[in-house]
Amino acid sequence: MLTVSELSKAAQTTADTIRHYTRIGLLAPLRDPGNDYRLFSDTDIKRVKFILRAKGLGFTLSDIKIIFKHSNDGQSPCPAVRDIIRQRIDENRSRLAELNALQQRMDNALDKWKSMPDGEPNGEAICHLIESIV
Amino acid sequence: MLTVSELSKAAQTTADTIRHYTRIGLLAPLRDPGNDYRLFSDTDIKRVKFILRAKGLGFTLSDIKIIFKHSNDGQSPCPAVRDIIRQRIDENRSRLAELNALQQRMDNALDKWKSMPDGEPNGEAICHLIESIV
DNA sequence: GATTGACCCGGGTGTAGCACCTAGGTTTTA
DNA sequence: TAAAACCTAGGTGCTACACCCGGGTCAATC
Repeated sequence: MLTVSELSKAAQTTADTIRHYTRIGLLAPLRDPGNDYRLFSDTDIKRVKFILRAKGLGFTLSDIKIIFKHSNDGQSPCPAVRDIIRQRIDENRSRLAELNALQQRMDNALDKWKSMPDGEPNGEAICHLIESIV
Repeated sequence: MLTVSELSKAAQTTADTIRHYTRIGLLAPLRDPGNDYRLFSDTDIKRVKFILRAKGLGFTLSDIKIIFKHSNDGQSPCPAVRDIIRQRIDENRSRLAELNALQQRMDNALDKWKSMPDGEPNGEAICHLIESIV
């Protein structure tokens, strides 16, 4: 049986992360009756490593919860996994588009501001740099 | 004087957003002594529009709070504005790099999985698709 | 005058994924 | 045996709101 920090080392993450996964139900350790410490099994090392790998592929923690549920219910999670990653890919594409657009706006602004002096407070404008952007 | 919803319409946002900005101190409306309703001035329309514009340039609400503070203290916020946007640009660049890398990993995974069958639960693996990714 | 519908209030919760904090228990070392 | 080092638990904080609740307010209609 492993304590929080032992598991965190075995799975290459932090103790806080282990506690977090336990709180949201991704891990369900036993408890030491004496001091209420969480007690993890060796399979929990696999589970945590699985979680970290899935996260690295863009799955959210609630996605992973669903995957675990399928798996616990004796169903193959693979069809769900394929579905979910397609969604995450779409979302990520949108997010990337947004952030690229933002990047452009920021770059444009900074460039435009190069030729503009700092404004002095005059009660009219809050910051004429920002207000100069459409 | 404007109520919450009147201001939200005038500045093209929602009443909840107005209340939020008030709660965090970005707006400081007067209060109707009779019913405690928030009472906004015409300048508040400008302030909200400013907030929305600044947000669109990547400034966070606390950045904007700082900008307002400079402005209220009779200092030009422009130097701070230039500094902050450079930070935000750097952060966004990192974020974009991360998301692009994620996108690649997701695309690669989905592609690899095309040639793999769904696994049946066997107590060994949780999902062999995910576990097949390095 | 009463009802109706639109508005307002404060305060609370939920979102993602932890990081950080505090108060206290345990183990190791000198 | 006492201090140092390390561990635990639960709670709070972060971003920018959206949504909900129970209840008060306001203007117009019947």
